[in-house]
Amino acid sequence: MARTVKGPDARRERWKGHREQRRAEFVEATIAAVAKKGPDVGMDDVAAEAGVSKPVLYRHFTDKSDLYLAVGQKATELLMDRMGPALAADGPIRDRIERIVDAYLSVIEDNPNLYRFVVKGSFVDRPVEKDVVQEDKDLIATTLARILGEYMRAYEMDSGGAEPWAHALVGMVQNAGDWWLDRQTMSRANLSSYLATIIWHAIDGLLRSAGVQADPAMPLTTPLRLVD
Amino acid sequence: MARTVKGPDARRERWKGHREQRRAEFVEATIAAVAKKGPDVGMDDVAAEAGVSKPVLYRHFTDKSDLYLAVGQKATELLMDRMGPALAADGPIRDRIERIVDAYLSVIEDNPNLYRFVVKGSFVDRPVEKDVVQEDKDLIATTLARILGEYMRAYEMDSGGAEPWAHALVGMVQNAGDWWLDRQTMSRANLSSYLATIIWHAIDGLLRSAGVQADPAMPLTTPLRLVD
DNA sequence: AAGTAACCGTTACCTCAAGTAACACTTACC
DNA sequence: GGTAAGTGTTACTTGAGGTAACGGTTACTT
Repeated sequence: MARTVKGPDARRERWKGHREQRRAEFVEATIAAVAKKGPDVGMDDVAAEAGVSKPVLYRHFTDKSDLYLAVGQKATELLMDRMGPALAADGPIRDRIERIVDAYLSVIEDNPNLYRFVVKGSFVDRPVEKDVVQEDKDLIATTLARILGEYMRAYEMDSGGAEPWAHALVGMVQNAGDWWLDRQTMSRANLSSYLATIIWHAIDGLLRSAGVQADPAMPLTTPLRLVD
Repeated sequence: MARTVKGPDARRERWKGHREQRRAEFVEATIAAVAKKGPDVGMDDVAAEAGVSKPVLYRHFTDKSDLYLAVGQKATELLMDRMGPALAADGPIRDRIERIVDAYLSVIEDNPNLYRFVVKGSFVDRPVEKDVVQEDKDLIATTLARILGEYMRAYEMDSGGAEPWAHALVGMVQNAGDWWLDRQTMSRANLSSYLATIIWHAIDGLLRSAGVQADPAMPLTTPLRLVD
């Protein structure tokens, strides 16, 4: 018997953490470069910003769209870190709505350049196969649909329309957010409250038309998680 | 006095109409090429589709983004041709809402490829200075803000929030439309009615909270035009 | 101690699509 | 007949994404 069981060469494992850290580093460099030189930076710019030459970049990212995707995932992280708790939080429905909306607005307020960069997506030339923005929206919409469905069922209504509802809500908040981000003519708190009011009224109206008298302070017992 | 007043050389005027027609022709070719080869066609493809070589294309469009813009304007035209009447139409508010929503949905239903091409905007590499989609959305939102403002004033309410409202509505309908366009799980009429119900309830709720008893059948007298 | 698998990094190149130069032909106004 | 607009072509330049080929460093393996 020649050798013991072929354990994986430790040299292969040694860098596992390092590689990830390096990728994160380049993602940060991209964000910084975008902040400096606008959204149409090139790979050379990013490499320069990271203090490195292009081929190094390509050791860590297969191509431009891979880098874009990584930036998108970073942004998703920032978003979900705040949206998650807001979506999962229990409590009176009217408060939940406002908290969710405000969580979203706070993220784009704190990272306007990153937000625009990711959403515009003009960094990648060819259409990218994995649409980060769409995925995020879908994830949030799915979660919302569950909340809405549960709420409707709590009042013994048909919850069938929860899905279009959820997508409508997502688009509504996003577009209002875009508008607000460009010309900041009102405070974030004001807009959150305003949007929450609209949303609550729409829900309330649906319930009324189903013959239910809703209570904006009614708490829902089941907390919801963001992902299955 | 050597000669009469220097009339413009007729040779310069002779082509005026022709040039426009030619541009339109290339716009159509672009749309056709996109339908055939997907959204990431090149200028060569477009030229080939038009049965012509690249430099000819560049005699009519300064660059790729100019062509994209022209396609966008064509799409705007299609959109406004249906949205305009719907926005301008007089009548009970609930019906107006549904008609506006349905007008929008009918356009994207009839031209899904064109719609996606223009909205995605991956045809242009560098970010284009004039954002057709944003302009359309702003135009519609502005018009909506006027309708809402007028409606609110009719009930003697403060019409200050009409603008965020309008942008929220635009985003709502667009995103719900996108969702519907991808997985067509319900009829257009159903979705229109559904969205209109949501919107109406939201408006109604606002009015209620202002102590007004609204009537969904109340007509507004002033018809509104799309542009100033 | 020697070998090697992973990384570090560079300069110089390839490729492909956008956009241009240069050239030749056609039409109809002057 | 001259000329200002258009018709069109092939062959080129340019710029950014992406790669080849080279050499150095670290630390695990034998």
